[in-house]
Amino acid sequence: MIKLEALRVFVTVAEIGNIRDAADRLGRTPSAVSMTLKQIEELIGAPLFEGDRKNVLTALGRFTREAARAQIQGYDKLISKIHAYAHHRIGTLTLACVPSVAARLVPPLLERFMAENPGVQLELFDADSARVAGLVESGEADLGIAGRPQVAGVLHFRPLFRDRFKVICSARHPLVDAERPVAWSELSGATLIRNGASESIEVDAYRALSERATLMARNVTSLIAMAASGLGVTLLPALSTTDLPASVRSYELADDGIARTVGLLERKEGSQSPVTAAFLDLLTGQKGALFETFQLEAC
Amino acid sequence: MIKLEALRVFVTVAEIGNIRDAADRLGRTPSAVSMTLKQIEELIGAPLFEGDRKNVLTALGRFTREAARAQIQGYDKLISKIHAYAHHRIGTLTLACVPSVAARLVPPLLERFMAENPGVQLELFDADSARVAGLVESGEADLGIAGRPQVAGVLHFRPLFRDRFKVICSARHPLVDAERPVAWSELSGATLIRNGASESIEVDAYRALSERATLMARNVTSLIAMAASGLGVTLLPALSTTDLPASVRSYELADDGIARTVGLLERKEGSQSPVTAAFLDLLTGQKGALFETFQLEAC
DNA sequence: TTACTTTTTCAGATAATCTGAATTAAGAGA
DNA sequence: TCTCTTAATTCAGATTATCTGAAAAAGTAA
Repeated sequence: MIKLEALRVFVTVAEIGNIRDAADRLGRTPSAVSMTLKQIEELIGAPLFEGDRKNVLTALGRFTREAARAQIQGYDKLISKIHAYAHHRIGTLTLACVPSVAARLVPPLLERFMAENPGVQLELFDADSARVAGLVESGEADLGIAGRPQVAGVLHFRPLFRDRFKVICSARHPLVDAERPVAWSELSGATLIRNGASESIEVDAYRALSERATLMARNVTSLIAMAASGLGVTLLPALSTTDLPASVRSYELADDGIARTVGLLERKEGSQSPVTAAFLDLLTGQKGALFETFQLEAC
Repeated sequence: MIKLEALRVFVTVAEIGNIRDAADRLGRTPSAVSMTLKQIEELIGAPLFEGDRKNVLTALGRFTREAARAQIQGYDKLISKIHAYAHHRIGTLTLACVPSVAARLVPPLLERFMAENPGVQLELFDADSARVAGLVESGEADLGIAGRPQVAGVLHFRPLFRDRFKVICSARHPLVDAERPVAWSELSGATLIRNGASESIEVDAYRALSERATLMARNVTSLIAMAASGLGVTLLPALSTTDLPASVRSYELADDGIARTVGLLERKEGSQSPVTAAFLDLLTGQKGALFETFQLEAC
């Protein structure tokens, strides 16, 4: 079987037109090159060159040169592509995150990640925790950042930080006069607007409010709009409450056990792609700085 | 540099899922295969397989398998294409011939040639001797079969046979009563229709006729139609006069020096393609039989 | 755990490829 | 035609890459 390396030698000689210079270029002696050419011709069973000097190709030689040149180029491209993939210079990364993470935590990471890994195709999904888990489980996303899933399934959850809930209310709401932080007792008379995140709170005082609640919003923007218009108060993780409009206020809860745990969601089997691994590396490295910026408790 | 053969080993293992069977298929021992895989992973700098057993690929492994598989297929195809070309199972052959040769001599050759060389693309040009020479010289045709060119140029002419001229006239022409073969003297009173082939005749008796002639045709069909309608007589090489319509008669010339020499036209430099060489081989082999069929004098 | 299978490792064997010197061949100029 | 020069080939030995076979290690299944 003719080897690719032999064809590489042939193409070089065919292009340069003599063995001596081609041998130079290849870093071989002319005798080695000569023997390689002889071997190819023997394997093919027909001459590639016209006459003894290697400056005129036969028709077969011309055909072989063109075909082999293309093949060699393709091969070299493949090898560098494999290297690029292995060292996450190419590839795709699909992230699925809960909106607050997608909006606050991810952008500063992505900026740096894209600078360090140009050529990586990025896709960012925005969904509630349950859907994030689904996206990662189905393989649609390589990585998820969301609350702890109810059912573990084939997923692996790695806690990142605790995100304490805050009370959101209209700037005209009676709570505005309250001492901070807010105790459950101060909320007992309030109307709650339920939301996806707060529903995971498993405290009696919250349950009582939730049972009386008649409004629910899944989208943070509409939730805040409702609170702003005085329809009630709502509980949101701190990360979702940065950059609030002036029409609403946010207060800490006195009960510091009220928080959601946000973490990484990965498939257990089947490894991460190099790009995913690179993103995780970056995340781990930046964790401290990020958590400080957003005042989150690592865990 | 990762070798193609190493990738071949990897793809086999990746597809079969274990080293032992892959080694079997490759005709190697498991240890050789194991070492090759290790070498590739070292060269890439990242693992291709998940865990110790070789049945789960990493993302890099899957990427590499797919890319390498395509490359290997392409390479194998290339090698067999080179072999096919070398042994003239593929390629193109462009022939340029004078019409009589194209119509009589070539068809029986082509029939056999195409049967022996399936996959060869054939092209047949039909032109007068001067144009045939031009086509071969410019490289548009690989091979020409025509009369001896006036100017040799870079072309090489190899005589094949002598084709004697015959006299063509209407079935109602006075010559019909003449003794055969026809002497120049019998034609002295006739009107000549000139044609491309006969113009190469360099005999005084012909010159005299030619000077008085007012009609000329380049196309054999129209030439014969003119002769049939009694417009005059014409001189055509024997090979052009097989299968004449009933409306005309053909007679040999008494002067047996009157003939065109038909031969092969090749470019001197730059060798024939394998297909061209194969056609020449066939032609040389069949020459005897062909010349007998058409009663031609070899030379 | 034990029995079994698969993979890896290692040293030596084998095969492929390379080098350097000698030889042969080709082309240029007298 | 005969040299001179340069290029290419050949050959033997050296070098390197790759392979094998045995032993060790690492999994798997009962």
